[in-house]
Amino acid sequence: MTFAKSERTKKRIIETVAPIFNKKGYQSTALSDITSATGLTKGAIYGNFGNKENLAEACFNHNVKFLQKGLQITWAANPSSIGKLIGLLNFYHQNFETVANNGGCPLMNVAVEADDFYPFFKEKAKKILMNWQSEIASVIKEGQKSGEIKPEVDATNYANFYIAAIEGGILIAKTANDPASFFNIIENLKSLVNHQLKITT
Amino acid sequence: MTFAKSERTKKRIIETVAPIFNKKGYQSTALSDITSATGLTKGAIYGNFGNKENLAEACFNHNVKFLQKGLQITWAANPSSIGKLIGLLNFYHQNFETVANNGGCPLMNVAVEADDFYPFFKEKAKKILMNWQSEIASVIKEGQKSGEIKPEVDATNYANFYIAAIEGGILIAKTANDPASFFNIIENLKSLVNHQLKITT
DNA sequence: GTAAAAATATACCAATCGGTATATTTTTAC
DNA sequence: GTAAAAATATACCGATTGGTATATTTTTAC
Repeated sequence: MTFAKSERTKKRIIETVAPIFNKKGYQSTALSDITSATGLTKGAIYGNFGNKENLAEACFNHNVKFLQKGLQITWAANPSSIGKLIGLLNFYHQNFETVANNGGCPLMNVAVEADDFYPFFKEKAKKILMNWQSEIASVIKEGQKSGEIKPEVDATNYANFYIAAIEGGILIAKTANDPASFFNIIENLKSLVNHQLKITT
Repeated sequence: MTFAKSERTKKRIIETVAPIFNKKGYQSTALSDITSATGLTKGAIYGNFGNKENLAEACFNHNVKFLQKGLQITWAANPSSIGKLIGLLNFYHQNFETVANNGGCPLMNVAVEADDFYPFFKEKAKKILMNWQSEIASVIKEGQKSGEIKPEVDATNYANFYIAAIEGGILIAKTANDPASFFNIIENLKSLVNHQLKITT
C-alpha cells in the first residue's frame, strides 16, 4: 500500500478547501486561507498539488461530483423519464441548504469568475454545463421515444430552460436570503414538466 | 462652473473601468488594471474616488443603470401589462450582445463574488434584485387589476421565475458561447406570458 | 531496528497588492 | 498675467501574494 498516506492527505485537503474555493472564488482564496484551514504549511500543500490551480481544479471536481452523483442516483431510482425529471427537481430541493452552505452552485461560481479572463476554468465549467444539458435532453428524448413526453417538445431547448431556471433560482435565493423563492421555482418547473411535457392519456 | 473638470474625469474613469470590473470582478481588478486602462496614475484615481471600493461601487451603479433604464423605457413605451412583460423580454433579447460583451449581468457577477464574503457588495446586489422583483410583480398585479392577467397567478412567485430564467439564460449562453440558447429561453418566457398569464377572451 | 524514501515544515524570494504623503502640473478666478 | 486652488504625477510604504529551495520529520519497506 505505497502512497496511502499521500492519498489520504490529499483527500482531506480537498474536503477542507473545496467549500472555501466555492465561497470565496479562486482569486480571493489565498494560500494563507488554505494553510490555516488545513493546519498544514505551504510545503505540504505544494508537495501534494504542485500549485494553486491544480488544487482549485481538484476542489472544483469534488464540488461538482456531489451534484453529478445526485443526478446519477436519481436516474437509477426512477425508471420513467417524467419520474427522472421530477426526481431531479426533488433532489435539488432537498439539497438546497447543503449546496447553499457550501457556497452555492460550483458551476455558476466558476463560470462567472472565469468567464472573461480565465480560459482554463471557463472550459472546465463549459464541459460540466454541456454534460448537464446532454443528460437532461437525453432523458426528454427517451421519454419521447417511449411515448411519455410530447413529441413536439424541443428536448435541447427545454433542457436549457430547465437548467436556467434552476441556476437563476439559486442566484435569487442566495442573494435575497430567501430559500422559499428557490422552492417556488422548483414547483413551477414541476408544473411545467407535468403539464407541458407529459402526455396525459 | 467649478468642479467641472473633476466631474468629467470621474465620468470618463467610470465608463472606462466599469466593463473591467464587470468582467474580472472586484478582487481580480487591480489598481494597475485601472491606471493602465485610463492612462491615469494612482494619484488621480484616489484623488477622484478615495479608494478602490468607492470606484467599484460607482462602476456597479453605472453598469446596472443601463438595464434599469431599459426597463423604465419599456414600461413607458407599453401601456398594457402584457405589453410591458413582452417588451422587456424584447429589450433583453436586443441587448444581449451588448451586455455579454460588457461582462454579463452585473447583478449576477457582483452577487456571486460578494455572496459569502463581502457583505457591502452583497447588500448592493440584494437591493437591485429586490427592486427588479418588485417592478415585475407590480406590473403583473396591475395587469390583474385591469383584467389582462389571470387573477390566480402569484405575482411575486412568477416574477421570480421570470428573473431566474433570464439570469440562468445569460449564464448558459455566456458559458456555452451560445447566444441562441438565451434567445430560446426568452421565447419560452414569451410563450409562458401569453399562455399562462394572459387572459384570452 | 534501521536505512531509504516520502511527506511536511521552515525560511526565504521577487512581484504585486492597495494605499498615501508629497511634489508637480494644470486649471480656475480675478 | 498672476495667485490660489484643484487635479494629477511621483515616489514611496508595509503587507501580502504565489512559489521554491532546503532542512526536518514521519512513514515505509525490509
